[in-house]
Amino acid sequence: MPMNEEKKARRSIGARRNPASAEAILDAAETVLAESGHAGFSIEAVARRARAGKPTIYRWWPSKAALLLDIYQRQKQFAYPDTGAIEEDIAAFLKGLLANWRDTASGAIFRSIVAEAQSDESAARALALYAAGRRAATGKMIERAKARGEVADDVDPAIVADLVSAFAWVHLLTGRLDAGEQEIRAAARLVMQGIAKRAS
Amino acid sequence: MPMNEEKKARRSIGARRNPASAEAILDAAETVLAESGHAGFSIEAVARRARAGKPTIYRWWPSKAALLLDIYQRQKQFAYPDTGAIEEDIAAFLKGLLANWRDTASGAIFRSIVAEAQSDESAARALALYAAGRRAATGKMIERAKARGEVADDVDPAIVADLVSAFAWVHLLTGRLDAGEQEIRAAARLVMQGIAKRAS
DNA sequence: TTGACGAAACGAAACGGCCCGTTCTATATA
DNA sequence: TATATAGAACGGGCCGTTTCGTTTCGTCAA
Repeated sequence: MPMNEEKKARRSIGARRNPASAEAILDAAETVLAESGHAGFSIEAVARRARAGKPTIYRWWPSKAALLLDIYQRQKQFAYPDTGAIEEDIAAFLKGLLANWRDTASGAIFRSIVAEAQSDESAARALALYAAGRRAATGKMIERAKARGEVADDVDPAIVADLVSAFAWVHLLTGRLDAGEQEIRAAARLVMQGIAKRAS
Repeated sequence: MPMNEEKKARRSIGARRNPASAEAILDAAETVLAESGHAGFSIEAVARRARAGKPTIYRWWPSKAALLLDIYQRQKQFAYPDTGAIEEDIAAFLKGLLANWRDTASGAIFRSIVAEAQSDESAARALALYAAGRRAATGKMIERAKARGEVADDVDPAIVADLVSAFAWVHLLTGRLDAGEQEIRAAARLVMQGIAKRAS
Protein backbone atom coordinates (compact mmCIF):
# COMPACT_ATOMS: atom_id res chain seq x y z
CA MET A 1 0.00 0.00 0.00
CA PRO A 2 1.75 3.15 -1.23
CA MET A 3 2.00 6.25 0.90
CA ASN A 4 1.60 8.51 -2.09
CA GLU A 5 -1.56 10.05 -0.78
CA GLU A 6 -0.05 10.99 2.51
CA LYS A 7 3.41 12.20 1.61
CA LYS A 8 3.04 15.24 3.73
CA ALA A 9 1.58 13.45 6.70
CA ARG A 10 2.72 14.81 10.01
CA ARG A 11 5.75 13.01 11.28
CA SER A 12 5.17 10.77 14.24
CA ILE A 13 6.63 12.08 17.46
CA GLY A 14 9.01 9.22 17.92
CA ALA A 15 10.61 9.56 14.52
CA ARG A 16 14.23 8.55 14.50
CA ARG A 17 15.92 11.86 14.05
CA ASN A 18 19.66 11.86 14.12
CA PRO A 19 20.70 14.15 17.00
CA ALA A 20 24.20 14.54 15.63
CA SER A 21 22.88 15.81 12.31
CA ALA A 22 20.51 18.22 13.95
CA GLU A 23 23.32 19.55 16.09
CA ALA A 24 25.63 19.91 13.12
CA ILE A 25 22.97 21.71 11.12
CA LEU A 26 22.22 24.18 13.89
CA ASP A 27 25.93 24.77 14.45
CA ALA A 28 26.42 25.34 10.74
CA ALA A 29 23.44 27.68 10.56
CA GLU A 30 24.85 29.75 13.38
CA THR A 31 28.26 29.89 11.76
CA VAL A 32 26.96 30.76 8.31
CA LEU A 33 24.81 33.54 9.68
CA ALA A 34 27.69 34.92 11.69
CA GLU A 35 30.16 34.74 8.80
CA SER A 36 28.03 35.76 5.84
CA GLY A 37 25.17 37.66 7.38
CA HIS A 38 21.56 37.49 6.40
CA ALA A 39 22.32 37.76 2.67
CA GLY A 40 24.50 34.67 2.63
CA PHE A 41 22.25 32.64 4.85
CA SER A 42 20.80 30.04 2.49
CA ILE A 43 19.66 26.49 3.14
CA GLU A 44 22.23 25.29 0.61
CA ALA A 45 25.02 27.14 2.40
CA VAL A 46 23.98 25.63 5.71
CA ALA A 47 23.80 22.15 4.18
CA ARG A 48 27.26 22.52 2.65
CA ARG A 49 28.67 23.74 5.92
CA ALA A 50 27.07 20.95 7.90
CA ARG A 51 27.99 18.31 5.31
CA ALA A 52 24.32 17.49 5.31
CA GLY A 53 21.82 16.96 2.55
CA LYS A 54 19.25 19.61 1.80
CA PRO A 55 16.39 17.12 2.15
CA THR A 56 17.53 16.43 5.68
CA ILE A 57 17.13 20.08 6.55
CA TYR A 58 13.80 20.36 4.80
CA ARG A 59 12.63 17.22 6.54
CA TRP A 60 12.93 18.81 9.95
CA TRP A 61 12.62 22.53 9.34
CA PRO A 62 9.85 23.73 7.07
CA SER A 63 11.41 27.09 6.30
CA LYS A 64 14.45 29.27 6.72
CA ALA A 65 12.58 31.14 9.41
CA ALA A 66 12.03 27.96 11.42
CA LEU A 67 15.75 27.28 11.33
CA LEU A 68 16.48 30.80 12.48
CA LEU A 69 14.01 30.46 15.32
CA ASP A 70 15.65 27.24 16.43
CA ILE A 71 19.13 28.67 16.53
CA TYR A 72 17.76 31.66 18.34
CA GLN A 73 16.25 29.45 21.00
CA ARG A 74 19.57 27.71 21.51
CA GLN A 75 20.97 31.03 22.65
CA LYS A 76 21.01 31.60 26.34
CA GLN A 77 17.74 33.00 27.54
CA PHE A 78 17.98 36.55 28.69
CA ALA A 79 17.48 36.90 32.44
CA TYR A 80 15.07 39.50 33.69
CA PRO A 81 16.79 41.42 36.45
CA ASP A 82 15.42 41.77 39.96
CA THR A 83 17.54 44.31 41.76
CA GLY A 84 14.85 45.48 44.14
CA ALA A 85 14.49 48.89 42.51
CA ILE A 86 12.48 49.37 39.35
CA GLU A 87 14.78 51.93 37.79
CA GLU A 88 17.74 49.66 38.30
CA ASP A 89 15.77 46.78 36.82
CA ILE A 90 14.96 48.76 33.72
CA ALA A 91 18.50 49.99 33.22
CA ALA A 92 19.88 46.51 33.76
CA PHE A 93 17.37 45.05 31.35
CA LEU A 94 18.26 47.50 28.60
CA LYS A 95 21.97 47.22 29.23
CA GLY A 96 21.93 43.44 29.27
CA LEU A 97 19.78 43.14 26.20
CA LEU A 98 21.89 45.51 24.14
CA ALA A 99 25.09 43.86 25.29
CA ASN A 100 23.71 40.43 24.47
CA TRP A 101 22.68 41.53 21.00
CA ARG A 102 25.99 43.19 20.40
CA ASP A 103 28.32 40.50 21.70
CA THR A 104 26.62 37.26 20.61
CA ALA A 105 24.93 36.09 17.45
CA SER A 106 21.55 36.97 18.96
CA GLY A 107 21.33 40.35 17.33
CA ALA A 108 22.00 39.01 13.84
CA ILE A 109 19.58 36.16 14.34
CA PHE A 110 16.90 38.44 15.61
CA ARG A 111 17.33 40.92 12.80
CA SER A 112 17.10 38.08 10.31
CA ILE A 113 13.91 36.83 11.90
CA VAL A 114 12.44 40.30 11.63
CA ALA A 115 13.40 40.37 7.97
CA GLU A 116 12.04 36.91 7.34
CA ALA A 117 8.79 37.79 9.06
CA GLN A 118 7.93 40.02 6.11
CA SER A 119 7.66 36.97 3.87
CA ASP A 120 7.07 34.06 6.20
CA GLU A 121 3.79 33.68 8.01
CA SER A 122 5.16 31.45 10.74
CA ALA A 123 8.05 33.79 11.42
CA ALA A 124 5.63 36.67 11.79
CA ARG A 125 3.55 34.71 14.25
CA ALA A 126 6.64 33.64 16.17
CA LEU A 127 7.82 37.22 16.30
CA ALA A 128 4.52 38.45 17.67
CA LEU A 129 4.55 35.61 20.15
CA TYR A 130 8.07 36.45 21.23
CA ALA A 131 7.16 40.09 21.65
CA ALA A 132 4.11 39.19 23.67
CA GLY A 133 6.14 36.84 25.82
CA ARG A 134 8.74 39.45 26.51
CA ARG A 135 6.02 41.96 27.25
CA ALA A 136 4.65 39.59 29.85
CA ALA A 137 8.05 38.91 31.37
CA THR A 138 9.02 42.55 31.46
CA GLY A 139 5.64 43.26 32.97
CA LYS A 140 6.68 41.21 35.97
CA MET A 141 9.29 43.81 36.78
CA ILE A 142 6.41 46.26 37.06
CA GLU A 143 4.31 43.89 39.14
CA ARG A 144 7.15 43.46 41.60
CA ALA A 145 7.54 47.22 41.79
CA LYS A 146 3.83 47.54 42.48
CA ALA A 147 4.12 44.99 45.26
CA ARG A 148 6.90 47.07 46.75
CA GLY A 149 4.70 50.14 46.51
CA GLU A 150 7.15 51.70 44.10
CA VAL A 151 4.67 52.03 41.26
CA ALA A 152 1.02 53.09 41.27
CA ASP A 153 -1.43 50.24 40.95
CA ASP A 154 -3.27 51.73 38.00
CA VAL A 155 -0.25 51.62 35.68
CA ASP A 156 -0.73 49.12 32.84
CA PRO A 157 2.21 46.69 32.95
CA ALA A 158 1.82 45.70 29.30
CA ILE A 159 2.21 49.24 28.07
CA VAL A 160 5.21 49.90 30.27
CA ALA A 161 6.74 46.68 29.03
CA ASP A 162 6.21 47.85 25.47
CA LEU A 163 7.85 51.10 26.35
CA VAL A 164 10.93 49.45 27.78
CA SER A 165 11.51 46.87 25.10
CA ALA A 166 10.68 49.37 22.40
CA PHE A 167 13.85 51.21 23.36
CA ALA A 168 15.78 48.04 22.75
CA TRP A 169 14.07 47.38 19.42
CA VAL A 170 14.89 50.79 18.09
CA HIS A 171 18.52 50.39 19.02
CA LEU A 172 18.66 46.94 17.44
CA LEU A 173 17.06 47.91 14.16
CA THR A 174 18.93 51.14 13.67
CA GLY A 175 22.24 49.60 14.59
CA ARG A 176 22.83 51.69 17.69
CA LEU A 177 23.71 48.80 19.95
CA ASP A 178 26.68 50.61 21.40
CA ALA A 179 24.57 52.96 23.47
CA GLY A 180 26.60 54.27 26.39
CA GLU A 181 25.88 53.98 30.07
CA GLN A 182 24.63 57.53 30.07
CA GLU A 183 22.06 56.98 27.34
CA ILE A 184 20.75 53.86 29.01
CA ARG A 185 20.48 55.54 32.39
CA ALA A 186 18.62 58.45 30.82
CA ALA A 187 16.18 56.12 29.14
CA ALA A 188 15.59 54.20 32.32
CA ARG A 189 15.09 57.37 34.30
CA LEU A 190 12.62 58.65 31.72
CA VAL A 191 10.57 55.48 31.81
CA MET A 192 10.73 55.45 35.57
CA GLN A 193 9.48 59.02 35.78
CA GLY A 194 6.55 57.93 33.70
CA ILE A 195 5.59 55.15 36.01
CA ALA A 196 6.79 56.36 39.37
CA LYS A 197 4.17 56.53 42.04
CA ARG A 198 3.00 60.06 42.54
CA ALA A 199 4.40 60.40 46.01
CA SER A 200 2.48 62.37 48.62
CA MET B 1 38.30 56.00 -26.49
CA PRO B 2 36.32 53.21 -24.88
CA MET B 3 34.50 53.63 -21.63
CA ASN B 4 35.38 50.16 -20.48
CA GLU B 5 37.46 51.42 -17.63
CA GLU B 6 34.74 53.62 -16.29
CA LYS B 7 31.64 51.54 -16.77
CA LYS B 8 30.39 52.49 -13.37
CA ALA B 9 31.10 56.17 -13.72
CA ARG B 10 28.56 58.37 -12.07
CA ARG B 11 25.84 59.45 -14.42
CA SER B 12 25.85 63.10 -15.30
CA ILE B 13 23.06 65.04 -13.71
CA GLY B 14 21.52 66.12 -16.96
CA ALA B 15 21.23 62.62 -18.40
CA ARG B 16 18.19 62.15 -20.57
CA ARG B 17 16.13 60.01 -18.32
CA ASN B 18 12.71 59.12 -19.55
CA PRO B 19 10.28 60.51 -16.95
CA ALA B 20 7.45 58.33 -18.17
CA SER B 21 9.53 55.22 -17.67
CA ALA B 22 10.61 56.26 -14.20
CA GLU B 23 7.02 56.92 -13.28
CA ALA B 24 5.85 53.60 -14.67
CA ILE B 25 8.59 51.76 -12.82
CA LEU B 26 7.77 53.38 -9.51
CA ASP B 27 4.07 52.75 -10.03
CA ALA B 28 4.77 49.14 -10.88
CA ALA B 29 7.04 48.72 -7.88
CA GLU B 30 4.34 50.01 -5.60
CA THR B 31 1.74 47.72 -7.13
CA VAL B 32 3.94 44.64 -7.03
CA LEU B 33 4.82 45.24 -3.40
CA ALA B 34 1.18 45.74 -2.49
CA GLU B 35 -0.01 42.69 -4.40
CA SER B 36 2.72 40.17 -3.73
CA GLY B 37 4.35 41.44 -0.60
CA HIS B 38 8.04 41.50 0.13
CA ALA B 39 8.56 37.93 -1.04
CA GLY B 40 7.31 38.62 -4.55
CA PHE B 41 9.04 41.95 -4.89
CA SER B 42 11.77 41.31 -7.44
CA ILE B 43 13.35 43.58 -10.01
CA GLU B 44 12.15 41.23 -12.74
CA ALA B 45 8.58 41.36 -11.49
CA VAL B 46 8.69 45.15 -11.41
CA ALA B 47 10.15 45.27 -14.92
CA ARG B 48 7.46 42.94 -16.24
CA ARG B 49 4.75 44.97 -14.60
CA ALA B 50 6.12 48.24 -15.91
CA ARG B 51 6.81 46.80 -19.38
CA ALA B 52 10.32 48.06 -18.86
CA GLY B 53 13.68 46.43 -19.37
CA LYS B 54 15.70 45.29 -16.42
CA PRO B 55 18.74 47.28 -17.56
CA THR B 56 16.64 50.43 -17.40
CA ILE B 57 15.88 49.81 -13.77
CA TYR B 58 19.47 48.95 -12.96
CA ARG B 59 20.61 52.05 -14.76
CA TRP B 60 18.76 54.33 -12.38
CA TRP B 61 18.45 52.35 -9.18
CA PRO B 62 21.53 50.55 -7.86
CA SER B 63 19.62 48.09 -5.70
CA LYS B 64 16.24 46.85 -4.66
CA ALA B 65 16.58 48.88 -1.51
CA ALA B 66 17.07 52.07 -3.50
CA LEU B 67 13.87 51.40 -5.38
CA LEU B 68 12.03 50.81 -2.14
CA LEU B 69 13.37 54.02 -0.70
CA ASP B 70 12.19 55.94 -3.77
CA ILE B 71 8.67 54.62 -3.64
CA TYR B 72 8.64 55.33 0.06
CA GLN B 73 9.56 58.93 -0.54
CA ARG B 74 6.74 59.28 -3.04
CA GLN B 75 4.36 58.60 -0.19
CA LYS B 76 2.93 61.61 1.49
CA GLN B 77 5.21 62.87 4.20
CA PHE B 78 3.80 62.40 7.65
CA ALA B 79 2.86 65.67 9.30
CA TYR B 80 4.01 66.30 12.81
CA PRO B 81 1.03 67.55 14.78
CA ASP B 82 1.02 70.83 16.66
CA THR B 83 -2.12 70.90 18.75
CA GLY B 84 -0.76 73.14 21.47
CA ALA B 85 -0.68 70.39 24.09
CA ILE B 86 2.14 67.88 24.18
CA GLU B 87 -0.02 64.94 25.20
CA GLU B 88 -2.36 65.62 22.30
CA ASP B 89 0.61 65.93 19.98
CA ILE B 90 1.95 62.57 21.04
CA ALA B 91 -1.39 60.82 20.73
CA ALA B 92 -2.02 62.38 17.34
CA PHE B 93 1.44 61.42 16.16
CA LEU B 94 0.99 57.81 17.16
CA LYS B 95 -2.52 57.60 15.83
CA GLY B 96 -1.65 59.20 12.52
CA LEU B 97 1.44 57.11 12.02
CA LEU B 98 -0.30 53.84 12.74
CA ALA B 99 -3.24 54.79 10.53
CA ASN B 100 -0.91 55.77 7.70
CA TRP B 101 0.98 52.51 7.95
CA ARG B 102 -2.22 50.54 8.10
CA ASP B 103 -4.16 52.22 5.33
CA THR B 104 -1.51 52.97 2.70
CA ALA B 105 1.38 51.03 1.26
CA SER B 106 3.74 52.80 3.66
CA GLY B 107 3.73 50.02 6.21
CA ALA B 108 4.63 47.34 3.69
CA ILE B 109 7.30 49.52 2.14
CA PHE B 110 8.80 50.33 5.48
CA ARG B 111 8.81 46.75 6.64
CA SER B 112 10.53 45.76 3.42
CA ILE B 113 13.16 48.42 3.91
CA VAL B 114 13.79 47.09 7.39
CA ALA B 115 14.17 43.62 5.94
CA GLU B 116 16.44 44.81 3.15
CA ALA B 117 18.59 46.71 5.62
CA GLN B 118 19.88 43.40 6.95
CA SER B 119 21.61 42.74 3.62
CA ASP B 120 22.00 46.12 1.98
CA GLU B 121 24.43 48.64 3.35
CA SER B 122 22.73 51.64 1.78
CA ALA B 123 19.33 50.59 3.07
CA ALA B 124 20.76 50.31 6.56
CA ARG B 125 22.22 53.78 6.30
CA ALA B 126 18.98 55.17 4.91
CA LEU B 127 17.09 53.55 7.74
CA ALA B 128 19.35 55.03 10.38
CA LEU B 129 19.09 58.38 8.64
CA TYR B 130 15.33 58.15 8.54
CA ALA B 131 15.19 57.23 12.22
CA ALA B 132 17.48 60.11 13.11
CA GLY B 133 15.40 62.48 11.02
CA ARG B 134 12.22 61.42 12.67
CA ARG B 135 13.88 61.69 16.05
CA ALA B 136 14.77 65.26 15.24
CA ALA B 137 11.30 66.09 13.95
CA THR B 138 9.55 64.47 16.88
CA GLY B 139 11.96 66.28 19.14
CA LYS B 140 10.50 69.53 17.91
CA MET B 141 7.24 68.61 19.57
CA ILE B 142 9.18 68.53 22.82
CA GLU B 143 10.94 71.78 22.11
CA ARG B 144 7.61 73.51 21.53
CA ALA B 145 6.32 72.04 24.78
CA LYS B 146 9.39 73.36 26.56
CA ALA B 147 8.76 76.81 25.09
CA ARG B 148 5.23 76.64 26.44
CA GLY B 149 6.61 75.67 29.85
CA GLU B 150 4.85 72.34 29.62
CA VAL B 151 8.02 70.28 29.88
CA ALA B 152 11.08 70.71 32.03
CA ASP B 153 14.10 72.15 30.26
CA ASP B 154 16.44 69.35 31.27
CA VAL B 155 14.51 66.65 29.40
CA ASP B 156 16.47 65.27 26.46
CA PRO B 157 14.30 65.68 23.34
CA ALA B 158 16.12 62.95 21.43
CA ILE B 159 15.39 60.33 24.03
CA VAL B 160 11.76 61.30 24.29
CA ALA B 161 11.50 61.17 20.53
CA ASP B 162 12.96 57.67 20.62
CA LEU B 163 10.41 56.75 23.19
CA VAL B 164 7.50 57.97 21.13
CA SER B 165 8.48 56.52 17.80
CA ALA B 166 9.58 53.30 19.45
CA PHE B 167 5.96 52.68 20.28
CA ALA B 168 5.14 52.98 16.61
CA TRP B 169 8.01 50.69 15.59
CA VAL B 170 6.91 47.95 17.89
CA HIS B 171 3.40 48.12 16.56
CA LEU B 172 4.61 48.09 12.96
CA LEU B 173 6.97 45.17 13.31
CA THR B 174 4.69 43.00 15.39
CA GLY B 175 1.71 43.68 13.19
CA ARG B 176 -0.35 45.41 15.83
CA LEU B 177 -1.28 48.38 13.69
CA ASP B 178 -4.89 48.24 14.75
CA ALA B 179 -4.23 49.60 18.22
CA GLY B 180 -7.35 51.18 19.56
CA GLU B 181 -7.89 54.71 20.71
CA GLN B 182 -7.60 53.56 24.30
CA GLU B 183 -4.19 51.96 23.83
CA ILE B 184 -2.85 55.01 22.06
CA ARG B 185 -4.16 57.38 24.71
CA ALA B 186 -2.62 55.24 27.43
CA ALA B 187 0.75 55.26 25.67
CA ALA B 188 0.63 59.01 25.18
CA ARG B 189 -0.33 59.57 28.79
CA LEU B 190 2.50 57.37 29.94
CA VAL B 191 5.07 59.20 27.88
CA MET B 192 3.66 62.48 28.98
CA GLN B 193 3.89 61.54 32.62
CA GLY B 194 7.52 60.81 32.03
CA ILE B 195 8.26 64.20 30.62
CA ALA B 196 5.75 66.41 32.35
CA LYS B 197 7.22 69.30 34.23
CA ARG B 198 7.38 68.61 37.93
CA ALA B 199 4.90 71.21 38.95
CA SER B 200 5.34 73.10 42.20
C1' DT C 1 21.98 -13.52 22.95
C1' DT C 2 22.41 -13.25 18.54
C1' DG C 3 21.42 -12.04 13.97
C1' DA C 4 18.54 -10.91 10.07
C1' DC C 5 14.92 -7.93 8.52
C1' DG C 6 12.79 -3.71 7.29
C1' DA C 7 11.49 0.94 8.22
C1' DA C 8 13.30 5.33 8.39
C1' DA C 9 16.88 8.82 8.05
C1' DC C 10 20.78 9.85 5.65
C1' DG C 11 24.23 12.35 1.85
C1' DA C 12 24.55 13.25 -2.81
C1' DA C 13 23.00 14.52 -7.16
C1' DA C 14 19.86 16.30 -10.26
C1' DC C 15 15.40 18.54 -11.72
C1' DG C 16 12.62 22.82 -13.19
C1' DG C 17 11.89 27.22 -11.81
C1' DC C 18 12.85 31.94 -10.41
C1' DC C 19 15.79 35.68 -9.78
C1' DC C 20 20.20 37.98 -9.80
C1' DG C 21 23.23 41.52 -12.24
C1' DT C 22 25.36 42.05 -16.74
C1' DT C 23 25.94 42.22 -21.74
C1' DC C 24 24.35 42.46 -26.33
C1' DT C 25 21.25 44.02 -30.10
C1' DA C 26 18.11 46.55 -32.49
C1' DT C 27 14.76 50.32 -32.16
C1' DA C 28 12.97 54.80 -30.97
C1' DT C 29 13.68 59.54 -29.68
C1' DA C 30 15.50 64.15 -29.16
C1' DT D 1 24.27 61.55 -34.14
C1' DA D 2 24.15 60.45 -29.43
C1' DT D 3 21.62 58.33 -25.91
C1' DA D 4 17.93 55.96 -23.66
C1' DT D 5 15.07 52.32 -24.41
C1' DA D 6 12.82 47.24 -24.60
C1' DG D 7 13.97 42.81 -25.04
C1' DA D 8 16.62 38.61 -25.22
C1' DA D 9 20.15 36.00 -23.48
C1' DC D 10 24.19 34.89 -20.48
C1' DG D 11 26.32 32.51 -16.21
C1' DG D 12 25.45 31.93 -11.70
C1' DG D 13 22.95 31.03 -7.24
C1' DC D 14 19.23 29.46 -4.48
C1' DC D 15 14.71 27.54 -4.14
C1' DG D 16 11.96 23.32 -2.86
C1' DT D 17 11.38 18.62 -4.57
C1' DT D 18 12.44 14.04 -6.27
C1' DT D 19 15.27 10.10 -6.92
C1' DC D 20 19.05 7.28 -5.84
C1' DG D 21 21.82 4.10 -3.14
C1' DT D 22 23.60 3.74 1.66
C1' DT D 23 23.65 3.66 6.65
C1' DT D 24 21.48 3.48 11.05
C1' DC D 25 18.63 1.35 14.40
C1' DG D 26 14.45 -0.79 16.51
C1' DT D 27 12.09 -5.25 16.24
C1' DC D 28 11.55 -9.90 16.51
C1' DA D 29 12.46 -14.66 15.43
C1' DA D 30 15.85 -18.25 16.06
